[in-house]
Amino acid sequence: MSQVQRRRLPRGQGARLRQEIVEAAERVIAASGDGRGLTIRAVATSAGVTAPSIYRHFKDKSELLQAVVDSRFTHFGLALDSAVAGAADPYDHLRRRCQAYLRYAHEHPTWYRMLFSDSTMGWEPGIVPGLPGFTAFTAHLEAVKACLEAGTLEGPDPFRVALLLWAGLHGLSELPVTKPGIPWPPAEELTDELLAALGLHA
Amino acid sequence: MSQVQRRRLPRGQGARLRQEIVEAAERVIAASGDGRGLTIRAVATSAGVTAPSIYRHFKDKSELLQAVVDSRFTHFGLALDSAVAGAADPYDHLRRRCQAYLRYAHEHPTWYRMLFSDSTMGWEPGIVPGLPGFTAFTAHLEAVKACLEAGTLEGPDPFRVALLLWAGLHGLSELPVTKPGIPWPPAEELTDELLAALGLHA
DNA sequence: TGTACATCAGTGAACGCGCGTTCACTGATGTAC
DNA sequence: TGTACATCAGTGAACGCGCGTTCACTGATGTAC
Repeated sequence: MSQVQRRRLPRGQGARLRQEIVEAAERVIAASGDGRGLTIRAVATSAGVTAPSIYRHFKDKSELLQAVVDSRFTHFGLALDSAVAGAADPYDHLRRRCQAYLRYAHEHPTWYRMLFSDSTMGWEPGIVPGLPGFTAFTAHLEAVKACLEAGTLEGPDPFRVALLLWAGLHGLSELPVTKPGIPWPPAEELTDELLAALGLHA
Repeated sequence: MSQVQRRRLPRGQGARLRQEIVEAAERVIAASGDGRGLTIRAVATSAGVTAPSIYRHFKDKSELLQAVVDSRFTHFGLALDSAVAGAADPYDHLRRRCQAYLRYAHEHPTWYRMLFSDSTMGWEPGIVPGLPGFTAFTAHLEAVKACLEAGTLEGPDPFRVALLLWAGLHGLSELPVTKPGIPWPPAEELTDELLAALGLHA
């Protein structure tokens, strides 16, 4: 009765296992090649625990999936940001970002599809700052803006140019995978041609 | 013993039910919003038969799914071809095809995703003539070629321009769906800007 | 024309499976006193 | 320092479900003679 209810110190194990479960979920998805291949039981096996213990850390399967998407979006943003280190000028900066975008899609097709091609993963209507995906888009837009301003002061709307460039990058990321019967030229070359066509150059 | 084994005339019922099963499968997929939502039992219910009778017409579930994809690819090709009737010139022809492409993606997002974004539906390596998807790509390439030739005799490689245009159309078809948080301008306007940027004009 | 029978599309019941999730529990951890 | 006990991460068993697929069957159709 007289005992004061006190919060106990976190033991650390909980957070650690949560992270291990997310990593196990990433392995399961990577092995199945599709976000739909995620099963609680497979995650539990891969993490070396039993299925019910997942529920100590995630309300249900969709919450676990969301944690994986968040993790992968952060990973994607870091890949692009780290690619621009040492860029010579705004054009070089933008170009490196685009090449890194394609490289990510090529090296991680499953994650790319989950982040950009699965409508159940879409950002909520109304731009939500703070999401990794929003940050990445903002950086993309700024890179386009800087490149256009370095060229001409008057010119096309950077927002629209950024969207067209993004659309092209998305197609170049996905279509060679889904339509391998087409003899696609190297994506790097097509990216340079796309940048030039959109008036983005040094 | 003396009886001659003779092929019986088809009764017609078989082919009719096969078609009804494909249409039921299309309804099931449309209702679930994803090709993975296809189940034999749901198809059977929607077609008004029992599940085992599906197997009289399709070896297994994947064969049924392939039949749906073939049907939808034909549908897609027809939508684009019928859009160019009455085009004034090569540019108008190409522009109508592009607008029809986006319209199809917008009106039938589930089919669009199955045809262009699902790697399990990809054309086999090595271009395979005769597939509806191949026909549609050839028509697209020819439309780009005609448009470039009408402009200048010397110029960029039509094949590469066609791929860049396709990539852009794919992005404009899919990203507004998966990323509705971005205030996308009308796809028609962006398409015209893309065509102009790629040097495709009247 | 009549009848026996081969054909064959569709049925009803069942199979084994993997799934998400729930439940009562166990046993180690760490705290109150 | 010792001990009773609250906490809590993880377990083992089980649930109900929908799935793809198989099987022996039924009963209408249409042909051979």
